Amino acid sequence: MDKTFQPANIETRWYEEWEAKGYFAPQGGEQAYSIMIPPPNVTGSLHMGHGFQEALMDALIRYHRMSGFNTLWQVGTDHAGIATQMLVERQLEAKGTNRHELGREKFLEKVWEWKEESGGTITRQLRRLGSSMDWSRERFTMDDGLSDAVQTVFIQLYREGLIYRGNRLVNWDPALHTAISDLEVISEEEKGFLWHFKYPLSNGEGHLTVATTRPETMLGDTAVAVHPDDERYKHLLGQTIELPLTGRQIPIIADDYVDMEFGTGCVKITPAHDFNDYDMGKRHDLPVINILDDNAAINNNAPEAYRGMDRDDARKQIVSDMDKLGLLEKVEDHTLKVPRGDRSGVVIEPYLTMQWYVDAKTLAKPAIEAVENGDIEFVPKQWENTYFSWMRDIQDWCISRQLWWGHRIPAWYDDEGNIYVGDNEAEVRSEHKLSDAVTLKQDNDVLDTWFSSALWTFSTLGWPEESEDLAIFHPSSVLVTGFDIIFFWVARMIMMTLHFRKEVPFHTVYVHGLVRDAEGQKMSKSKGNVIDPIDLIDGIALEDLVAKRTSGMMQPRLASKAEKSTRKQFPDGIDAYGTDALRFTYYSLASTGRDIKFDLGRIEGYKNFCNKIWNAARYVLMNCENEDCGLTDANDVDLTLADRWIMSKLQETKTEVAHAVANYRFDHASQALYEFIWNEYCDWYLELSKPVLWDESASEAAKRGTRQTLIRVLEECLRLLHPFMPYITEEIWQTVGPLAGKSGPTIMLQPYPVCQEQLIDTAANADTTWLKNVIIGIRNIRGEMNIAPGKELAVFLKDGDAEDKSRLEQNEVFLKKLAKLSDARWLAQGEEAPVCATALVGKLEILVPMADLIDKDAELARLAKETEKIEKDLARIQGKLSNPAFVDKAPAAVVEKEREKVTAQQQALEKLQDQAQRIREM
RNA sequence: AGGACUAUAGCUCAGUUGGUUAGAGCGCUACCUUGACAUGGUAGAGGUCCCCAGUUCGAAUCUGGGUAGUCCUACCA
Repeated sequence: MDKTFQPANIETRWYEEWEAKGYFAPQGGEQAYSIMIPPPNVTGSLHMGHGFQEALMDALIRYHRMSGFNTLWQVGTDHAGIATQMLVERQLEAKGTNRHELGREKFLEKVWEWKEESGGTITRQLRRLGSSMDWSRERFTMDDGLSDAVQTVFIQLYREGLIYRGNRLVNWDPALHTAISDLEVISEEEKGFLWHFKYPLSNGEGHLTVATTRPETMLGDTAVAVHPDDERYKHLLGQTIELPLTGRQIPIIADDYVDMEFGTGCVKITPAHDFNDYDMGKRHDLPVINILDDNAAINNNAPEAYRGMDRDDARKQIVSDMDKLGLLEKVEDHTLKVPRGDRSGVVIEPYLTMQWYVDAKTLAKPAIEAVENGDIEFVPKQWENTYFSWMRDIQDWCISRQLWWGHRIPAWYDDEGNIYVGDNEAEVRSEHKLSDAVTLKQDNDVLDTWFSSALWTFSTLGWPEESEDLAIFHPSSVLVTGFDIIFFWVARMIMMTLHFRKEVPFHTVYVHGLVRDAEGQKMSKSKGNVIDPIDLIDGIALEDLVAKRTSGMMQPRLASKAEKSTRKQFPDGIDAYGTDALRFTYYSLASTGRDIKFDLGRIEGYKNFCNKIWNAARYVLMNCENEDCGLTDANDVDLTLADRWIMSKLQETKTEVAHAVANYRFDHASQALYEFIWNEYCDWYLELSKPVLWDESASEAAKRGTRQTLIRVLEECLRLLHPFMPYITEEIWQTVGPLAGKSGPTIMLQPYPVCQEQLIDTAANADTTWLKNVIIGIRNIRGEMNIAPGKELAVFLKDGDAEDKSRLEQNEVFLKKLAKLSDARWLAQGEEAPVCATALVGKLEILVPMADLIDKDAELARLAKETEKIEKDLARIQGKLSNPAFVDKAPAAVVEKEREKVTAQQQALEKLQDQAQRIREM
């Protein structure tokens, strides 16, 4: 074995072997356990957030696989309609062409080509992370099978009246030329202006002043509204306004939507370009005048002067024209929420178009009930509220997208505008008995990507066929996801699955936090602060990282900012930490919080942990290989206190890990393992094994016992750790497993350790605590008194009880070795010890003679520090006990405990004071 | 505007049903190349548990109010 752990040498090798041997496939077993991967964008790449999520799922999967479940991790990707189409369009643009020149069919070929070309990135990354998904079942949302599912669902929902077509205002992305759903619109505050326009009354008797943030929409105004109770304007109701620049006469109407307090209390109403105005328009039967085209330029419904102008130019022109007419009253600075497309980043227009909708309200009802009645449970629980609040006020879902990349809507239209929905044109014709003379045209649009991913849990398993996989693995066990897609995906999956399967898609939704950078910023490509998990595994030089982060950035200003912060945050680039360290870091950060700040210090620490494990294994192998480890009954085996204690601690650790995993507290699981392996097994047990193994006089049976314990505990630790650190555990287990009497080709398929109650040994725990405290007491004196670590000490023991005596007797070897003692002798009755430094363990006094190594002042200072601590504690406890209310009302056990503390602390205090006195008298 | 979450050591974070001497890792200080590991060992320093009030014998923990920050939903032209 190498002296240090070198992850790069082993990771790929093991992954290839696991995959080749088919270990990732379900292995049978009575109970099924399945997780459906949230499908990443097929042409994208994994970032730290994905890495985190995959690590969590893999831990669950490996844990349950080892625990004997019939375990399936369903893998796959989605086609990410808008994102992918945008990317390919950009590529075409670079070549000086576009999709319209290419035509639909050719364009789609290009997209498929791009998918083939870039699709490997994600799967490569998943493999590097050690994710044990069943690759033989990989699915893609645009596969034939999944496309069938999409089509079946669409047709059935249409026939049930749960999908309909409607002409309404949608969120229109003028750059991508498609409608998008409410969820794909991000509204953020931006600085803008509030323009105040005078709208003259038609009768020439003055004007009303309206305020607007979007002057260009005035061309589509069809009314001015005031509040019905507004005394200022009551007399004007029913009159009309002469809308400037258009010459149109529009009414003054009353509607209590208007806020009297805001601005002048008069609102211009543009039903075609504002959601609220649209509703108001319906209430008042106002005409709807659309003044924009698909590009959000002014169309022919507007006065000629503005036609063809881009919306921004039109805005400037209108403001200037109004000003010239003397109708611009004032302009104020104003911050407003600007809706932008989450993909394109351009300002979204409310725009009147014909689109397809899902009746979400109907589907939501059972989906709400499923969470209310506990069929689906969110972890942490509070996310259920987020889910409810959205579901109870859900809007119909616009599912058509004016794109080419996606599932084409299976609807045909004849020349009269009749709609025929069916599997294909031929079927539609025969079903509706349409003659060949009728021309049919298929809908040009495709479905929202989320429409297909909403079917993910069952479409991946073969639906609409009633496959055996469906019967076994559906509903899935748990969905692991971020809270940012509860609405996008989780809710829609629940709705669709309940409707089509009459069962839930998963029993539990485990909602994890979002990974942020060290400054708490959300990681995003546009900010240039993303980290590719592979770069943490393999490491990356600073210059490469800077290049990676700034390449392809649209705004040079942001690029230089990204470069600056990258250089500051990673002055030396990123070290190679290996997959296991990265994964363990993820687990340690997976608490219930919403934000996870990724700190390099943590991963560094866990890299060291890997090395610690590696070296512990080296030590164990050095001592156990080619030795009798007591695995057969042939020879007697004696177990020392240390052996019994570490086995007992191991059982406690198993319980802790199981409990933590059951509650999705991976931070607790990882901490329990770290704590046990480093602070108990390495720091204490390995040290305690040395006196036995290296002591000539120790019995063979005792040595066998120690070797047996060394190897067994290590082997169990490896299995316990495997779901979290797959590579290092497999590598070491290959040698350690057989030595511990285990056989099998891989640790992956070994049983996960469970607590063996009979090995919990409270007496051994107590004895070991005592032993540790004695050793720590002596070490403390060494440290504080600056006694060289190598110098052997002869100590005296005083005042102990029978238990102290027997404990010392049984553990003298351990004590001498770990505290570096040449001797430990009880003071005889009445025997005066020389002047000593003192450590207390309960009533037992440990005396380190000060002769010739003394620093009188140092010891006095040390005693003073101890004394002060105890005095403070004592004062606190005595205060409590002198309070009659406490003594009366607190449980007797609590009071008793406090009393015992007082006694113990008083005794300790006396001893320390005695000690100080003696030293002062020296 | 409504709602949620967060506030604990210099940093990143744990802290179960109220009773601990409030913990871990990193960082820091001192000492140590002892036969698994210097990616290490030993010892140590470091906290007004955001503030105020309340409940209680007892509050980091429960209640109310406040401050700061983050996020979600809705939206005022």
